[in-house]
Amino acid sequence: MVRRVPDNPSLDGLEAKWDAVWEQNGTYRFDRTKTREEIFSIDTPPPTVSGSLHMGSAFGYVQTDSHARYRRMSGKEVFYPMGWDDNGLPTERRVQNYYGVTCDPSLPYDPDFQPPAEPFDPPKAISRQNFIELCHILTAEDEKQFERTWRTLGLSVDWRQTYATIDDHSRRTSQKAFLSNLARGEAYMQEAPVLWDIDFRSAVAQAELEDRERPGHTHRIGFPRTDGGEVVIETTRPELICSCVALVAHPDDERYQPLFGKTVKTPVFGVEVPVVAHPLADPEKGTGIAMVCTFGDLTDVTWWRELQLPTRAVIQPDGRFQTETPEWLSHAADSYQRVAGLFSNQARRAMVEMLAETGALKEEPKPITHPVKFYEKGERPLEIVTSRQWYIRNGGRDEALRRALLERGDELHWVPEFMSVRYKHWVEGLNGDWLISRQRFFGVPIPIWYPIREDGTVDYDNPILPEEDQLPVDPTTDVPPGYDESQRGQPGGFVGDPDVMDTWATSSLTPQIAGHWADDPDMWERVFPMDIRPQGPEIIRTWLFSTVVRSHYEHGILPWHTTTINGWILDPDRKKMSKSKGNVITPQATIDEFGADAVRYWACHARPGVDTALDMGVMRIGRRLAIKVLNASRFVLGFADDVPADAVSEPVDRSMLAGLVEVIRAATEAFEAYDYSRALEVAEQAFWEWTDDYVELVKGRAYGEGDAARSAHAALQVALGVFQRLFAPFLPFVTEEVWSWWREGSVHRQPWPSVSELDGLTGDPSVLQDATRVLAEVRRVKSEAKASMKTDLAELKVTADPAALERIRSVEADLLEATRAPAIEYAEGEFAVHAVLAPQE
RNA sequence: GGGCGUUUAGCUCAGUUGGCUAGAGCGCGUGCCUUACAAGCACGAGGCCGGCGGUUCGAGUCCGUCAACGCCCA
Repeated sequence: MVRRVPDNPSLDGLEAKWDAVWEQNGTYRFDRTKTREEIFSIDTPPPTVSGSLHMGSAFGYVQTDSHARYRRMSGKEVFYPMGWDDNGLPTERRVQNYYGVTCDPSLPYDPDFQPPAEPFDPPKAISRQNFIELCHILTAEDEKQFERTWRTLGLSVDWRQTYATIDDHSRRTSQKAFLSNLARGEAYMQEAPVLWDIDFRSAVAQAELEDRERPGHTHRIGFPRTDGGEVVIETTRPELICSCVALVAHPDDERYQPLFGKTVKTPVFGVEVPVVAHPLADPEKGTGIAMVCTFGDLTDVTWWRELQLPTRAVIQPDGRFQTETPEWLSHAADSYQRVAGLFSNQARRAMVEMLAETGALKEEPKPITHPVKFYEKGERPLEIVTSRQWYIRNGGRDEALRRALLERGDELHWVPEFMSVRYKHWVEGLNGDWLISRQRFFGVPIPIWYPIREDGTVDYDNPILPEEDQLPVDPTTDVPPGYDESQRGQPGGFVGDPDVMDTWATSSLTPQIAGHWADDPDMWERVFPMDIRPQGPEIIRTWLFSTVVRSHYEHGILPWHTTTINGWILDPDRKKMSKSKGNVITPQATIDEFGADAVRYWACHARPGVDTALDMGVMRIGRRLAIKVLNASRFVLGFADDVPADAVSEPVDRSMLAGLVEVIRAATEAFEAYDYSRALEVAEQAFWEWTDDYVELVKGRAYGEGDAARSAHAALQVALGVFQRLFAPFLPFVTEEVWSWWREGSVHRQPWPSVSELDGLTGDPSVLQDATRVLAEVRRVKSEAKASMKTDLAELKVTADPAALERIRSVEADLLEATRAPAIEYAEGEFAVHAVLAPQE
């Protein structure tokens, strides 16, 4: 083809130019006719689209993209879909703030409702259906923005293969998998105490918990014994005395052994409760004896369950103490009414007053700091509320299953290896099944209805299931098979489950969603199990683990062969980036400043799995590398049109290509081990040496004519073609640009450089190394004399062993030209170069 | 309290199974308009490889221990 080399090559505008071409040519489109063996499939994390991307997101995705591009060039058909995680609480919150609305499920749907231009102030209550519509509108906008950024970054995604975790296909897949779990008994419903966020009014799973240090007080409180005397307990939650069902001490604790089987009365309320023994009671803690309440913490739940204690809960889902006096306190209604309707912290103050009045408070409360459980997105401490919830078994209550899932973790290939311990520790530490129901609005509905008995009560034991071809369903608006809408909520009719699933209950199915498990068995067979799952370290316990669980159940195998875990991104001061600190830097701003290739260079410069600081210096280096690729390409392609590779005849040219063989070998080996950063480093170092030493050495000859010049031209072209492809996974824009100057088709669909393509073109690698040593010495002499590099030499003498002298002789003409020496004098001996500058005029 | 990771030049980081005087880039210094590139090129200075102890002929690399920083868990 005719070469088109611009006079002033530039990086500006390459992102937009090539993104459009790639889109038009379908460069990254997935060919689904390929077989499983020919395909490399990637289970990409769907980023949360509520809000804006930050550099941490770009970091991991670019690293993955370099893998994708390498595999594509290595001859694999790459299945590289992209999803958006838009269901769940983050979106709800964003919609509430963005439009100034709140969701009230009791309101009727308003078909004429329009999203406001300005947020409502004060917030307007809208129906669940209207709220969900707003969620869809806003996430669609966010998703467009995200796709734009990913395209600008050059992710080689097939943009026809996108999905959103709330779309019809994802909901169908998620509901189908849930029903499948239900049919096999892996999903179940249970009425049980759960951790509960009183602001979100929703149950919270173990994976969403976090401990926060909070100030509190310990209170010493006397419980009168029914046979006389008093027992003193210590508690941080005296307000729960009204819910006290027992006192508990360790079975071996001699102080309390005489009390076991006897009873005490709760202070203020005078409710008689037993003193019981349980090994979880810590003799070292407080007075060694504790009150059991329903429910103050998870240990209470354990005691309640294992000791079969009664339930006397007063905290409502809104966090307030119930207003009517519970029946077990009917004799002390006046006292209870002093805490009725209050939140825990208010009730605590009221209760302490009452305890002080009755003398049950044995000493002044002592201030302490202690860990308190919070929902990770919540603002007030979690309460424990009994409610009906759906669970998926995850080994937290079943040793055999736990072991099976631990074995899955061992089976998985982890990159880097040390990340596997995070999985192991999480699975070992599970203390209950996976709670998947959430009392929220924007999520995948639990696809279940319940019959209503003739007496108006709900029959939870005989759920009504949808037909598979009915999916996806919303039980609050859709009607179950065999019923009609008029029967909703009526005796003899039905009621829909109002809950939605945890976002992970859908995100755990990304292989099934992207691979079309639910509706396209042919596609599914070609991509599953997937080759890699790239992701961040912070979601091993959630996303990675739950995906393993679902695949273990549904398919009996791992969902992928390998997982690559990227490092954590820190701001330039090595602090965690967060919106609250105001130190978030967006990818778009960085791309605008340095160019996408430079940002990609930075991301791929970081070692796999290693925490990395945002470093503009590294981006500048990446930009310089990209510019160097432009200029070197311009130089090489400035010579004669294509010269056949077999024109390479000069020993130094063959020597250079021999060195390149080792570069290809090392880069390929690194990529095969998922070490993109090593592959980049190897190529980068070789490239700079190539331009600084080899190119400078042969430049003079290349400007000439004849066979020697043709040898240089051929060698330069072969090497340039190799370097352009070696850099393609990292610098997709500039490599595509320079490839287009002299080659047809996309560089990203070219074969990855192979050692065999240089067969017959290589020579002794030492020739170039020896010549470079001579050249370096001459440069040093000129530099030390503060002379220009084009200063003539009066004399150049090289001392070396006979074999090296022979090699240097073979490149003598190039050396004379590059050093500007009149002649080279050779002598045998220890390697040395003696150069004398010509007198300056 | 437990686990994982990190600690090498002023800064950001390489250093693969233990093996010659420990490397790169940035920054710094001295020079060079050299016809691909001054957004460049050449040359140079700069390091008890976090501390201590051990294994070894030999340790940045392996073992133990301590410390600092980061992350995760309780």
